[in-house]
Amino acid sequence: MSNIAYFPVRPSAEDNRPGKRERTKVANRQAILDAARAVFGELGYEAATVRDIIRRTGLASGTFYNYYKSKEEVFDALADDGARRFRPILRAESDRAVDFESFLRGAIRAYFDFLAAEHESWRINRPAGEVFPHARATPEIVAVFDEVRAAFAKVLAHDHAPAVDLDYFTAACIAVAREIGDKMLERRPVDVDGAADFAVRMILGGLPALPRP
Amino acid sequence: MSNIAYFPVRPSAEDNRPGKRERTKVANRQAILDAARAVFGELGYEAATVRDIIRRTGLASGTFYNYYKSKEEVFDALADDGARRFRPILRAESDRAVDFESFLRGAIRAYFDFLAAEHESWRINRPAGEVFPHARATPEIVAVFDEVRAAFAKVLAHDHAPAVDLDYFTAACIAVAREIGDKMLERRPVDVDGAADFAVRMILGGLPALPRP
DNA sequence: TGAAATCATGACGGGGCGTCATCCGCGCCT
DNA sequence: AGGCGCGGATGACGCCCCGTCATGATTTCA
Repeated sequence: MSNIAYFPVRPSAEDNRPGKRERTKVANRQAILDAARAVFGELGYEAATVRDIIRRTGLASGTFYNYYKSKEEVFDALADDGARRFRPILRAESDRAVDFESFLRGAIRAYFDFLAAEHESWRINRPAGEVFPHARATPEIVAVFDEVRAAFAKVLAHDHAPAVDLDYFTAACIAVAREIGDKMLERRPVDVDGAADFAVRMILGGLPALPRP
Repeated sequence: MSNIAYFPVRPSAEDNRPGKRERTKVANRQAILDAARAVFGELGYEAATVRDIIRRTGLASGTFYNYYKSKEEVFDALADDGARRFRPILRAESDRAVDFESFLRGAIRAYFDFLAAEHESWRINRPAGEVFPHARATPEIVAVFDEVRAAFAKVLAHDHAPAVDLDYFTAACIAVAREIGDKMLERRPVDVDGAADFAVRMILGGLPALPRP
């Protein structure tokens, strides 16, 4: 049995979980992410300190740096995580959509629902005037933008709609969605339907008026 | 002549400039602002350090803190300065405008011109992915937003346009202007006319489609 | 079981932060 | 003119955060 790959003996015979090294690694990474989310939520990004995050995990300072290089990097990981969870939702809307209107309505609705759901875990006690997750251009967030543009292109072509400046148009749509989404979260009660309706109508009305390059 | 207010003798008899104390005060404040602009331009906001700014002024560290409490506060002062310079331009557009379209076109054109002009003094060598002046809600910037909303209200009423959700609408318009403005600056050559046309048409088209509360 | 790989640990040097006791020179009075 | 008082410039200081690295503990694997 010398040429057979070796696996360590585990308490249970069928236990083929990864080894302990691997498990503590993911546990640590997760602990850091959780601590960071809590700290950013309580102190805000600017005020938060790598040490604050480290203290909350109970790990040694050196350990933190085995996983992330800086506060910025943890934050990006958190933002990336959000974008990664949103991406399949957006993809589903793109696949289902047959025309621009249905796609736009579905995507914005999905985004606002997502925002409202995430709201609780982020807006806790956050200092005013701060810039947050959406603002950074992490790889995963860039991917979401690209996907939106691609979906726009696909769906507009399907509609036989005249060409527009896709970069400007995508940027403008995302800007509207972000801003209306933010304002929506500040109102009580939070009215996802109303906000989505507003954003969709504004974009839908604007589209046919756009200059044709 | 005992009850006559005393003024120190100046080299020239008609020299009624403020005293040296006052002059060095404004000079220091200005020096800090200039140094900060340069440092933020070179290093970006995140990487910049209060010490970097101090070093560039040649002042002592304690002196800096006689004028501003933190890096954030200098930055806000810079942002406020921009907003303060833009405000009269916006005001002029508002006064001149007779309907929504003319106001919107004038205001966006003015904003984009302003952006392009400021571009040089800000974008120098700035690290990618950073959030900048527009993002912070300084008093003067908030005032600009309020002014935009007020102008919208005035001009829409003048048009006998049906009521809209002014907060959402203002926010959406500013978001579009910001985003298109940003994208405009990234293109070569910078095409203010094209960008302004795009933004204006998009908003103008969207307006009549909006839900009426 | 023992050697090697892996990784958590926390002390450390470096440096930025904001303060404060000190001192200087301008403004003001006689 | 001469001197005094005070606004404000100064920079050393103590504090804390930063990122690193030599060390040691634990896991992996033959």
